[in-house]
Amino acid sequence: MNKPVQQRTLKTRANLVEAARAIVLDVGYEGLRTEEVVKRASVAKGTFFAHFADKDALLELLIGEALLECLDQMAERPAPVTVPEVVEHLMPLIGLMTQSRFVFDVIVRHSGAAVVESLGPIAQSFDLQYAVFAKWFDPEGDHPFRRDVPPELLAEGIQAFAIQAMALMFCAINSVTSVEDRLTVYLNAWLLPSK
Amino acid sequence: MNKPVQQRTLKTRANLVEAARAIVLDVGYEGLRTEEVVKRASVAKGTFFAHFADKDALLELLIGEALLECLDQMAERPAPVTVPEVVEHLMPLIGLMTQSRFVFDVIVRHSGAAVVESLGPIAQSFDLQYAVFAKWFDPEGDHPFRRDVPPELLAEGIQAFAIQAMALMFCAINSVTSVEDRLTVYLNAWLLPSK
DNA sequence: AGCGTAAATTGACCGTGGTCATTTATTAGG
DNA sequence: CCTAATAAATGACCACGGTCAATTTACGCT
Repeated sequence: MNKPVQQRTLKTRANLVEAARAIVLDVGYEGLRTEEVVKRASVAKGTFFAHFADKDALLELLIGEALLECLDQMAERPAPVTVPEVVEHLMPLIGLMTQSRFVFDVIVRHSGAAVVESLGPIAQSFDLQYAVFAKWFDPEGDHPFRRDVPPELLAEGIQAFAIQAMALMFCAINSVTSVEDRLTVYLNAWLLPSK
Repeated sequence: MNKPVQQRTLKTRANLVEAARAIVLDVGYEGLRTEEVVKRASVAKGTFFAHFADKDALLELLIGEALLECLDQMAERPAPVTVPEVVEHLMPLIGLMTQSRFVFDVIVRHSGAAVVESLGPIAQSFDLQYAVFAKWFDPEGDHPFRRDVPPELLAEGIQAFAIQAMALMFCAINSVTSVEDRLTVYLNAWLLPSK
């Protein structure tokens, strides 16, 4: 088993992904059709499904890599030390996730890995988020946030409130308030409780 | 415009919904096929789509009415006065929402009303949830929960954390911890911060 | 080089959600 | 009652994701 995977396979897969990226640039994630992908990649329909379990798996790959890239940049910044700074740090990620209702739904669907082995790129990015956020609340660090619960729990709360704020953003009734404002209210209560 | 809607219409719609309910009992929400619905209701395919915008709208109706019923029972109980009691009060709702990944996804998709006029039954149930939860934290009431933020905000937090706990439940990696336990940790930190 | 085997690819085919021009039923007006 | 106008129902049809038996290609071995 020195060469279990052929060069050809890698090339075909790369073609498919590249074709898909081009299509997304044209018509967005929502307008992506598998038939168009295989046409541009010059392969048969069946080949697509030999490489991806389903269309969602391709979407996850494309969206996931955008999320991971965004998180890498986020991780490089110095930790925020006020709630507005936390919100500001989150905004690029939120912008990505809420670029459309369709994208948001894909992300939510894949945010938890359904299978233990090989978590997809979106689930990965949520793991990474968790790690990045948790670092902001290092008990040794110099920040004003609550210290009665572990940093990991604060990180989970941020994920929960961010999802909530984004979900409400797509809700016509509640869209009078901006995501930033809503999130600021949530995080003030979560990170700086005065009991 | 004394009679804008005919009797026939109501009957047809009722037939469709009844047929759908029967199918769900047989094969669950996930196994529901529009073709089977119209067959059992003895109408044409097109008629279905004259009554429901799409299949999702029917699913929303069916799942939404179950949620609303559950909330009605929840509203009748005396308010919980400890975090474990809060979790226990939430469990019937959580059980409904997590009966399957498919149902959970439908609910999340519809939890925010996309259009102002006529919010669907699932979005309605989220509004009702909000109201029911908020009542638990009445500033005049005798409860040990934090009072530094308005009850409505505490209610929103419960929604956010409940969704988070449920989403993680479907995630293989995290399913070692039960929803109750996870939610208890979240709500202790949210409702009883010791700063 | 030639051969056998396993991996990769193919494309006709299917299931199912959703559409729409046409047909049928209902109602209001004379 | 008949007729015109409107609402409802019909079903052939389409779009698109996904399948799979058959075919082609690549690779290790002698």
